Amino acid sequence: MEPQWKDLYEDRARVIKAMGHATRLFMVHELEKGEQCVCDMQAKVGADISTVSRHLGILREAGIVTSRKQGNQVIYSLQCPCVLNFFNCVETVLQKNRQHTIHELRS
Amino acid sequence: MEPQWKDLYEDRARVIKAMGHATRLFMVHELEKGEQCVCDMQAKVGADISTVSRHLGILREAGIVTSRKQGNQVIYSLQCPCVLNFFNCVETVLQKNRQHTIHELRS
DNA sequence: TGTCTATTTGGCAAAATAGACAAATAGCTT
DNA sequence: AAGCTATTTGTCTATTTTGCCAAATAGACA
Repeated sequence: MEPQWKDLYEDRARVIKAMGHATRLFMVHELEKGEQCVCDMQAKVGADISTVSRHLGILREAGIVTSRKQGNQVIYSLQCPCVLNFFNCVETVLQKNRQHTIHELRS
Repeated sequence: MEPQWKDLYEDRARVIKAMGHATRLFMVHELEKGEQCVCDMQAKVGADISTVSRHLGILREAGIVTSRKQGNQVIYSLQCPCVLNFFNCVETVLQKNRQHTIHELRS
């Protein structure tokens, strides 16, 4: 793969990799409902607050979400809601996988 | 996050994680043009054949591609072409990131 | 200023991932 | 069977990611 292409695909992979974690996927899905502060997320995710903050930081670093300060809390929101489209395709993949598993068991 | 939800999001993350690598993204993009054997991919990617095979295996394991045998070679093709839709969104994210970088440099 | 709440960051250990080489496997072809 | 090509798998090392605790930072408010 030529260096130019490699760089391009690495940039793209960085964004997708940010989505490639159960907690972060959940966060993105939650943010579809509206902006939320770190403490809201912490309550829903149930991990250490520092862990939650790091996950949100990864999403922000990737450009998927943005944050703004409000008083002493930080509020996150979806910067690129198009990532929600990932879910449709992912569900299609998972459904096909389930069908194949059934067929394998039958055969 | 309740265990049921956690499992769901981990399944989803598994699929997305398979896409979260420059080489594998490149492979998916190449497969848009049509099915290809491992040796074709190897020539394009330029890594060790075992590495290429492993990457394709990860995509297959995730249900994104399928493979079939033809003589002594294995031919891979897209099982769920909907993953190609990821690229549109990812480009949107990257473009927004570039705009922000420019604004930061100006301010 | 001191204190409280919210969030981020440093640092560490465990786990997962990536990539290479060598060896094993599978299917031609002679 | 022997030799050849294509692919996969075992194993190892290096790197990255994850998640927690503790400490640092930022803002609100008495």
